[in-house]
Amino acid sequence: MLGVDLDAVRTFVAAADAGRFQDAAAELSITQQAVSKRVAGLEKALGVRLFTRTARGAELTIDGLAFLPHARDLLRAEGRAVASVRPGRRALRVDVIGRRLGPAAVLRDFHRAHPEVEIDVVTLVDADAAVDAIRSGTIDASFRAVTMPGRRLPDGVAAIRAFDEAVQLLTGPAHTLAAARAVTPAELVGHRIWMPGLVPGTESAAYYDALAAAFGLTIEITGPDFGAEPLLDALAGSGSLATFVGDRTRLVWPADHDLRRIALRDPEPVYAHSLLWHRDNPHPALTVLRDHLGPGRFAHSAAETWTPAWVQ
Amino acid sequence: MLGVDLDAVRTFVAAADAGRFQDAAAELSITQQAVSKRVAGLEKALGVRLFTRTARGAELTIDGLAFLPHARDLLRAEGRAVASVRPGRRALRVDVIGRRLGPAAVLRDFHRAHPEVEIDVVTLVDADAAVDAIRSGTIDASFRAVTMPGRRLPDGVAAIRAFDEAVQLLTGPAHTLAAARAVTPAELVGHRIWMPGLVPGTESAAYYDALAAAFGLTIEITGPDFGAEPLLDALAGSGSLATFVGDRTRLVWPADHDLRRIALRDPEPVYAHSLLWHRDNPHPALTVLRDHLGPGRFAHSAAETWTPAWVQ
DNA sequence: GAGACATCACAACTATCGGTTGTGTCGTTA
DNA sequence: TAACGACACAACCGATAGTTGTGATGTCTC
Repeated sequence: MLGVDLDAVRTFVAAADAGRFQDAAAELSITQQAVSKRVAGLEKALGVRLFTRTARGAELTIDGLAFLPHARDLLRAEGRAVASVRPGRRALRVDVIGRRLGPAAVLRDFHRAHPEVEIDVVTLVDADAAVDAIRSGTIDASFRAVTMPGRRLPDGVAAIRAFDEAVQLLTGPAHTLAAARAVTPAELVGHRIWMPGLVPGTESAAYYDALAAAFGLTIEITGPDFGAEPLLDALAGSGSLATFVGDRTRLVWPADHDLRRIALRDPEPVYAHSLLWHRDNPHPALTVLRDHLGPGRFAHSAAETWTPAWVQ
Repeated sequence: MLGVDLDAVRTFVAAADAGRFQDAAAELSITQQAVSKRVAGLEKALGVRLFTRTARGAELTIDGLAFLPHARDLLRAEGRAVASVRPGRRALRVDVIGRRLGPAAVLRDFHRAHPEVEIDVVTLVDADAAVDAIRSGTIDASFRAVTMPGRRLPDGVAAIRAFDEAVQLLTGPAHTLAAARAVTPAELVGHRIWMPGLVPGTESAAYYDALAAAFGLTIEITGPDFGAEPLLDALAGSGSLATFVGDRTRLVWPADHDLRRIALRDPEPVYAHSLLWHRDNPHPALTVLRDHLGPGRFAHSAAETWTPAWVQ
């Protein structure tokens, strides 16, 4: 056996917690000798001693102490792996557009509100892949902004407007608007808005195109997309560059950057994320998620908001 | 067998990657029949089909597709667990004071610079526990600010000043100093500095006591410490409250908080983190880490800095 | 459409493994 | 010093997981 025996790891953790092989044996419903054998086997496989055997039980060695958290990790990973396919009540497979973006934050909220629901977060390449995965049953739900002109959902795939995310302006400290608490979209006319990550043809591109058209803005998508960090670097050092970012997007930037999030008001542009699922999907947790996001529950409450005309 | 067989998981991943049981068998140096058996056993244990067998090989089912990333996670966790105790060249065990604080950031830098060095990050309760763990060999190194009056390191435990972290002021947007790029410590006289996390008797408490004494400041430590979030909440809403924070500390706050980091200058207070290790520890990676942090390499470069008198 | 060729599955066999029961060794405790 | 409690070792035995040999089934080529 090349690898590690998970039953031995489980036994090791039980023995470490109990402090005595006998108690671990009782807990696992095996004999003390079996525990001894399993631990000895694990020690042999790892090449280190994990316990020092005393007349009062078994104490962890230094290596055992170091191994213990990894052993727990391993068992947790096993639990998640099994849960991901457990027949009947497997984890709910939900696709999000990115783990740092608004939909992921809402999914975390849902997890906090319903910790009993196991969730398997995946990230597919684009909305087409997500819709296809829902149709085929690969995933149970997807957070996507699928409301764009020309898109028609396949039969059986349903969608609700799940939550609206306010769009904010992100600037460096030297930007002319950096000190403002809020600005109107109209005030951005003539400013340089840079969004190098936008891919033409996607929903977000369609959204920001519509936003730009509605208020006479110009959004630059020039230059290769190297991810968030170079963009944030550029913003931090520029007095004229800004970008749009969802208010629930988690950005992390170096401490010396001092970027500013500036709200947009009168009207407040909101980005409508939808929840997609298949009508025939019987997964019980799907109902819980839909109810949590129920229509209107997460609609944005600002007095005056803006969305593209095609969003119902 | 209650749990999952890691060899079966390994075989599953190999088969999924190869697309054919035969190739996976060749890679694992077993027969095709053994692969078939292992996969069948895993499928039986999980209660789901993972592959659809075709004449051209084996394709993942929906469940197999969902299980695959978890299977990889599981194998990665196994690798880390084994590495944590691998005799001779196990992972370097390093204690940091917290995973979001400056030392953890420096450790990430080190990991980027030396990706070949495996690191096992642990977090012990306090500096005494860290020193004890180094003395006994439980851990190989620790980032702590142990330079405080009255502390004497046990024989064999060595320390170098590893890196200096600049102290910044953190305020909400309504604070009277919020618009400043930098302030001097003297300008903070009379302002409310709140640090509910400080524990009397610790190094950081001694440091901030000394800082307050040196510049005539008052630091409040009243109120229970509920962690970072309530503190950040309080800062965001207050026009007079501020706190100190290391410039490499990663803070995450809600998007509507808009907190400001304000540099301190003339002089710039720096917090000296030390690296501790045991002179008898032969771990080769320890030398690499020490060389990376070598004396002076991470000393702060600002013209005028301040540290407590007891720091060499 | 038939045969060659690929795939994976099933069957029989066997060595090893992992559990049990019974016993031994060793340190602690009364 | 004897009783007790801890874990280890030994013998045994059924289950397991590998091997080789063969079968079933689908695909590709002519």
